[in-house]
Amino acid sequence: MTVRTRFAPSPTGYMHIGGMRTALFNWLWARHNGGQFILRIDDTDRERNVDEALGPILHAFRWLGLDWDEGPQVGGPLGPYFQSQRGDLYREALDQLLQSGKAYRDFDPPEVTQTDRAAAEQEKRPFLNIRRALELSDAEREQYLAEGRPHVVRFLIDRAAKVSIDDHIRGHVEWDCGLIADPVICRGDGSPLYNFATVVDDAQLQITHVIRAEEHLTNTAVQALLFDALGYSRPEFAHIPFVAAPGTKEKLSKREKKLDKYRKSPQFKKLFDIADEILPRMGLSPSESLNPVMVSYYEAVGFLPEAVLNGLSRLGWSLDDKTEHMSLPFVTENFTLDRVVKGPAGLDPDKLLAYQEHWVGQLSTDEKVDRCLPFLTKAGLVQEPIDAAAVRFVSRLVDAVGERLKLFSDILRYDEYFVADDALTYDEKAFEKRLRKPSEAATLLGEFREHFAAAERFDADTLDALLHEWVGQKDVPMGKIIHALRVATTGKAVGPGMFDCLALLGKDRCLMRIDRALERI
RNA sequence: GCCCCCAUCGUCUAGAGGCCCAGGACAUUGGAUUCUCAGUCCAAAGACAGGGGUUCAAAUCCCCUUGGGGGUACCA
Repeated sequence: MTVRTRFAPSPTGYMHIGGMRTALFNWLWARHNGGQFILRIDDTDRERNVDEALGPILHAFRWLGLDWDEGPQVGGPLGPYFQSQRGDLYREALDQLLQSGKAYRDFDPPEVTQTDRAAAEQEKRPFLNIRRALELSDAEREQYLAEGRPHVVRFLIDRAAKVSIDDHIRGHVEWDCGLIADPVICRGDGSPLYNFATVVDDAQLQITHVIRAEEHLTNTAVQALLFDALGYSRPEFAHIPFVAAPGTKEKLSKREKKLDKYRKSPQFKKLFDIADEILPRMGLSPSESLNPVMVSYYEAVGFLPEAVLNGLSRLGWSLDDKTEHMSLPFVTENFTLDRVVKGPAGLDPDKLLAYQEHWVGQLSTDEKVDRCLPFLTKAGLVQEPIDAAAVRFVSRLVDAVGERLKLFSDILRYDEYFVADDALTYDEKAFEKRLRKPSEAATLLGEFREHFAAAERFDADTLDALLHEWVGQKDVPMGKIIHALRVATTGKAVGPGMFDCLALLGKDRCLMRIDRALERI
């Protein structure tokens, strides 16, 4: 039997990182077994513009390289793949249940059910429906129906029974049906409820493995019963732990109140700060609309799909006691459900950043340049169309920056190489410390400038030799001149190797910058 | 209230009765390298929630307690 898994997002306009992890595990299981992965859209809420709200979700899948065999944009033999277009399927299943007496029309208005519920609560016993509709005579029922009395359809639970599943991750889980209220499967307006629709869909789409977050575990009792009642064979279940907020065991949430909390949490703050710093420079609004709960954040800020995938894979799953860095093909090859962890896994920004460092390190200069360029153009540091000289320059910069480049947006930290020489801004503290305060700084820098101006070649090695030679002659400690030189030419106290920086700028720009700094002292 | 799930270093995890006075990774701290920063290398510190059993032997099995989480909707 071919393994078929699915992920069923509602078109909310963004892809949740926790949802992405669930989707990934489904994809992984399907691919590991040479099966199919299906995308089904839960768009029962018709208020929204589905196309618009689905875009970012599909984009997130594409960005990470997770393809789907059936679903939106690719179709498939068992479609449609939008719940809003599957009404006939639900109606058919509903009729079947009604006809066989496994479901019933409940004419009690919501207030009555609510009162019943409150009474049960009051008496500290589990709520069970009173099933007044079952007492109705056929004639009464006909009459209610004829007069169009509003009603819902409830699934009739056999209170004497027990249900159990053998979950791939949780093991054997059993429920006493005597404690389960009859769930509404069809609303007053005729639309199906999740628990019902998902069963019909999973059966019709021939899903073999339902892999979803553990918050659905309780729902599974009703769903398993529904599969049985409809005569479908049950899929296998795997309830994976949910992704928790950094440093907590709580489900990662997108709710605004929570986001404010995350923003202040020591572990999560780092990611929010990156967004606040980077996004405005590229003309994007900061963390309000783009935050680390959403997959698009990671793309926007310059993460590598490989890093996010690696991080997501290790969130609730591990291969063994030491393998940390894993590519998608490698994880696919080795992914099994029995190695999924049971407890909730907190998203760890530091670890994600560490994965990013690893995967960026695997890239060639050209590949890094390709990824950095969009950031530079969006920030207006490189003009479009990008010419060959610009590419060459960025390439040299990327080489000089080396392992300092972690996120691709980090390239924006080196804007001093792109601004005009007379527009360079200085780190004032560094300027003070390295140029103004040391009494000999101006003199030394001035003298070195002349030596420098005479240089015939201007590559890093030559400059290195030049400075060392000069320092030796003058008997000046290296530290006296090199920091002054750095602040004068780059405006900053830190950066790549000094000689790489100088070579990158070239002689003319260096001289201009030194002169400007000298005047400014 | 009731039902269900979960519980190893700060974090992600290894561990399916002896290989564990618990291993790895990230983070942290110290040292080395260096013109700064980043990096790299070396080192340190750091956990089986508690209590009972079972067993020659328990992080691992059972029970209880505690803690956390989820569900209990005409949400998904």
